Amino acid sequence: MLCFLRAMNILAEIRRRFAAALAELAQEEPPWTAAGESGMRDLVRQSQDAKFGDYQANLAMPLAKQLARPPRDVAAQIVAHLDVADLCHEPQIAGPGFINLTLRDDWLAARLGAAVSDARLGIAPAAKPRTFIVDYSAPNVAKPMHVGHIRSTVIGDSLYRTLKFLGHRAIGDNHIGDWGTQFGMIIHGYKHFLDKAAYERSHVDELARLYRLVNQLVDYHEGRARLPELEKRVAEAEQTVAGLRAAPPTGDAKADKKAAQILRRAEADLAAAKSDLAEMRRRLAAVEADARLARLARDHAGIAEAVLAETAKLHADDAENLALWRQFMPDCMAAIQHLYDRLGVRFDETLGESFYHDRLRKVVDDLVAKGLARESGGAMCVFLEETPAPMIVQKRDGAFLYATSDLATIQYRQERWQPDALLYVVDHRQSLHFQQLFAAARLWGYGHMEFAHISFGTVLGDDGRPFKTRSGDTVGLEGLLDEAVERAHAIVSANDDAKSDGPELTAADRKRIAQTVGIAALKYADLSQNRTSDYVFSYDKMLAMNGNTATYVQYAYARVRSIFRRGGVDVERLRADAAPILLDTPAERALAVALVQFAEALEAVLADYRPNQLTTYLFELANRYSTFFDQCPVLKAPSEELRTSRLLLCDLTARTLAQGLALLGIDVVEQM
RNA sequence: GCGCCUGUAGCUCAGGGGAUAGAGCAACGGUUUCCUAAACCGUAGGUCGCAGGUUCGAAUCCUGCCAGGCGCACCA
Repeated sequence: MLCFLRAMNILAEIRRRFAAALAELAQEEPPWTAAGESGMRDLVRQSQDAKFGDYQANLAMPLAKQLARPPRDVAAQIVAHLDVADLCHEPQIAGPGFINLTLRDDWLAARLGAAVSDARLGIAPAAKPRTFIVDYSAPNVAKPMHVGHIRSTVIGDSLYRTLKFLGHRAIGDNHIGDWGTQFGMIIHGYKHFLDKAAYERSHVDELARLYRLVNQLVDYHEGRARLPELEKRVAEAEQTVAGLRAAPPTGDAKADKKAAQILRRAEADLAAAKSDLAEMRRRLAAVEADARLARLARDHAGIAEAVLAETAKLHADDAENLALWRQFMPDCMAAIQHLYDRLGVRFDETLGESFYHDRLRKVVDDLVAKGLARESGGAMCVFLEETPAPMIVQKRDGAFLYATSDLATIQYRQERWQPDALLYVVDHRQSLHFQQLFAAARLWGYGHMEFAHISFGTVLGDDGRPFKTRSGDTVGLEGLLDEAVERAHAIVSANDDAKSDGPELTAADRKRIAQTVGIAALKYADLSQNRTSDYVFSYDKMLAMNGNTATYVQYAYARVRSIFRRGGVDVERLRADAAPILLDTPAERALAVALVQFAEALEAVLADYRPNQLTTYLFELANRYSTFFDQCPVLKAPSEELRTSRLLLCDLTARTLAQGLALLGIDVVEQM
């Protein structure tokens, strides 16, 4: 019974049936042998259009080619050997040789009936569980988190949850930056610019202020130093452009086109150089316009070197700096923890750079001993076939790098967890680094692991440029959450006020709902995007009641709960009674098919580590529920049997939506 | 110069060898004595950047080009 109750997924089952049919044919007729081999299973899939049934097999056409026979004959022969009578109606052969399958309603109903009494909704855990380490979020804890951290955090968290739900062993690891120059900045700031009273009031706020101040002063001096270089770049670019413009046409169309292209690029370079220069001047002016800042800048001309010195002392185990680091860390951790609490994100491990610090020497020594790293230009390098540039594991000055620390991390994770796979949820700009890291790790003896860089694009503003505040600063994560919640509150309130029977929610309800809805909108907007592309950030779109948004899916859930409230339905008893499910109308059937395909959506997520496969599914399910809700009265169904059946469909829908959202790290609300 | 990613409806985006390319927004039209109309149903809108190639079949794979983004030895 259990195997029926939790058949992994229908598509996989149908593929097995086709494989069996092909194997049978291969035994009877040798020409079919090649046909039974690889590649055929992917040609069985969900139908894209309901009029072609629920599933379709497209394998007759390529086979017909191999066998040199008409494709419809080939399809007929496959169908003759195909045993799917328990799940599907008679297979239909259509068009050039498509085999269309329609699930039997009694089978659908039985399958849903089994899911009703199953806490896992009929989803079987993985037959072969694997151990995954999911490396996500990884902020620098010395500075406030910003919009740039949201994608890694949210995508990683969702993959982590999905892996666990499907029965894998997953370890969520937050590889925080807790040992870099940023701490040198705070230490330096603490020693020179501390406002004791402010620090007493709030450690976190004062440390953040010190970081910003020191960073600004370092930037200022760096900017001053770079100004001539930038000015020179602009002047050169201007000259280049002028020269190109002055060049007469050659008369040769191809050469002229090439020249025009070079000119366009030169103009783009000039524009970029000018904008960099303007930005730099703006920032310098901002410091100079502030008398206090200007004085600090004057008095601390060597601040960049001082910061580096503090960092170096920390790394050399200087007692004073180490003590300060230990003093600051709890406050820094508390600040990021506050955000993780708001987001509902957690980790099994939070091991940052400091944890690996004393392992780096040994990593380099081992790489050298194994002949994988050698000295080049004063630095210790691992040369790789995969990339033109080597991976540097130790700088000329003896310091170790990100790459060294990442290798040490792989080594540690192997010792600690023996993982099958390492997933790095990090933005696409670091793809070269990961290409090098993975290649080096394989050389180093970790070739048995699956390494995956789960890369993602940039969050853009509606101007198509990286999302910034109006003044050009990065957007803080805290403020981003506040605004999402605030806007959600306005929408929840307006909706509640507009209810025909008058408002139902207390002020406290509205606040609580706004929290959930606001955070959900933000996360879902990110997760519903194909992670490889950049996406344009918009509060209005993410909180829209229509379309592929968390709010729309949550609304479908709330409508189910509303029916149960109004009908005084005892859900436990409803489930226990095991009444039959009836699929009499197209809307009910469409909903039923979506419900039994949940497992397929989850598998699709893991196939390419893409949570947007799940959001697409949930949107489709919520959409079908909305149609059902519109067309099929539940509490006032024409018969008691139908009422019960529809209540069961509602219950399964609500549970599937809630479970799916939970795997995205999103909560549901009972009313909204 | 080399490498990676992206280019699909007016806008924001799905789809990544299968049948007539989808959704939301915006536009237009319809549906509330009935469980939340924050909804539902419909109409209109496309040279899937361009050109070749592979294939029974290409938005999807390959090559070249065009456009944009991002990287490219001692930052993380």
